[in-house]
Amino acid sequence: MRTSWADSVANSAAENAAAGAGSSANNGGAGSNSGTGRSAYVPPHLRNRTPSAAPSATDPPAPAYSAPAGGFGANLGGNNRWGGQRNDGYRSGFNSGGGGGGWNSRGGGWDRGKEKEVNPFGDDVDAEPAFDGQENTGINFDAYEDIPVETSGDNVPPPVNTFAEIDLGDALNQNIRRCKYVKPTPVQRHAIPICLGGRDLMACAQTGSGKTAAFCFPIISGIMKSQAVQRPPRGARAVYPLALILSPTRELSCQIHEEARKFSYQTGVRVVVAYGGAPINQQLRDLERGVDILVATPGRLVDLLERARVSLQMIRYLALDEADRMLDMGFEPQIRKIVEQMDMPPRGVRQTMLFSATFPKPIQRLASDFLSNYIFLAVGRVGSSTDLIVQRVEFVIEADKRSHLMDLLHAQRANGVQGKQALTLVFVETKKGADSLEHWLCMNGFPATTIHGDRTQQEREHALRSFKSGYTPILVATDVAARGLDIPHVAHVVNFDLPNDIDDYVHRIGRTGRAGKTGLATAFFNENNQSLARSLAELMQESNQEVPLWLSRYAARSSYDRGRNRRTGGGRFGGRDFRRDGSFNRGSADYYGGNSGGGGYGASGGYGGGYGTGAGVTSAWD
DNA sequence: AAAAAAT
Repeated sequence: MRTSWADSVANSAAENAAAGAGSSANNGGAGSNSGTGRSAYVPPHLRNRTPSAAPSATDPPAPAYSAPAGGFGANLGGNNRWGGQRNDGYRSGFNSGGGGGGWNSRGGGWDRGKEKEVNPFGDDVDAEPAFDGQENTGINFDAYEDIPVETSGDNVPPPVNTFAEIDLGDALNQNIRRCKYVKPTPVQRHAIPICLGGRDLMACAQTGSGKTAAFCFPIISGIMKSQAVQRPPRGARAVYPLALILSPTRELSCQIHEEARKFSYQTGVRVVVAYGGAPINQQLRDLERGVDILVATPGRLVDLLERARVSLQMIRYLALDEADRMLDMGFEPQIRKIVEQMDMPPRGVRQTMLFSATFPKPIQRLASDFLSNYIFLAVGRVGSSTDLIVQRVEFVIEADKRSHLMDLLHAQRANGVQGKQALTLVFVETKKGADSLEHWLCMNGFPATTIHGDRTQQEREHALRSFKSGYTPILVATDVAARGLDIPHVAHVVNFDLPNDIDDYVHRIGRTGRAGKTGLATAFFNENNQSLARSLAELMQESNQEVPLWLSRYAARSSYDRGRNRRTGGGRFGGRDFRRDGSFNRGSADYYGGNSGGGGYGASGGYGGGYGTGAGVTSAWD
């Protein structure tokens, strides 16, 4: 028992090395991108352009949004000006053909930010090597071609294979090199052209696969290339961001902000983060110094909007990270308020991008309110993430959980990797439970800390830092830490209390096994978790995990495993476009063959092995 | 029932 998982942790370094070597090899076979073949080929120089004439490589493209100076603000209220229905995948409103010369006009002559920009890379090197010569080799660098991709929607732009073939702009390209991104990940390959093409997008993809970059690059690039628009000088002290990125937790917003700042270094694009629990005055000062991209949690943003310190009039890009969470019961009203009831341009005028790993059909339906003629994109194979994660489920009654955890931790301590203790993330159900477990662990000599919503923001951030650094290699967390957080070196996720929703389980275990590394996830199951039995067993089975016989029995018995997980019941994880479901309103009966819509959405049966037996699991991705 | 998110 212990030895096997402990070994798997200990072996992970070696495996990772091997995996890395494997994935960098090029499988020469070109171009057979399953699932995207429907898109007509478009020559590179014609890709991702506005309908205005195709520019040559040296000819700057007409800025997609070259509104005449003052145009954005002056027209507020006059939605008809740019509200014209867009039915060709392009935004009718912003193509003021004659706009002229907006290209990179912000780059050199930009003079607003007078302070020296802090180098987020901590280096001073400006000269960077080219993309490993990739743009010249003519080799297909698609090392992911066996990853199933599903797209639906009209006129899906074809994927790209290298960053070099996308015209993101010099400054951004340089930052991409600094980040050591050699080639786009699968989700980037597909999502970036879609976003650059001005299309709305609903995307399912693993985190840790560059999801943040997939929406940040097009936003930054788009802002760089647009004419510097004049902010309306209007009343008060409102600021007018051009892009808004929302996420469900403060820590995730911070993380996105840090990433986005790296990407926009020396581009002239300014990124600001705003979230609760921190002094608002500093955030107000940050905003006043200028903001193009605002990263925020919903509550604080509503506050800023009500104080009229932020206006959404100029928003061209709206991105929701963890979009299914953002639209679930807890968040939906706030999101609707921000998106529909303030001054944000309507869908079809702004560009909207939704990203998540899991996308239950009912949430897709809700989400479609915010989208216009969108493309649905699912990248990855069922189990692609969890293949790297060894999942174990053990039957542990409540009274035994602590001593059982202690056993795991003892064994793990003996198995420290390279003198450093592997990080263990322990999920519990409640905030009180988190505190008391942390206390108990500390009393028993295990260096633990905790993160949950009852702690101050300072305490939360300190806990996260302490965990990341290895100073406190055990972190007890509620679901606040379940989504999106990228914490390197998490070797083991323990579901001390299982969640009620299989999607939450998927996100939780996805804190390990990231970026090609292996990980271990252990769950304590008992009779309180019967409602999860079925979906858990199915998820494990699809991820090629060993399902204990007793769990299968629970699964078979619990035919009432529908309530909470019902939404997942019909729908083959998040990886299916709900628009394929015949009349759009049947959440279940999503058998692989049974799609009547047909028409524009391509075959539904695709991807062979990937989409096994129906039912059950929403996603094997995170 | 719980967690998250404004003060």
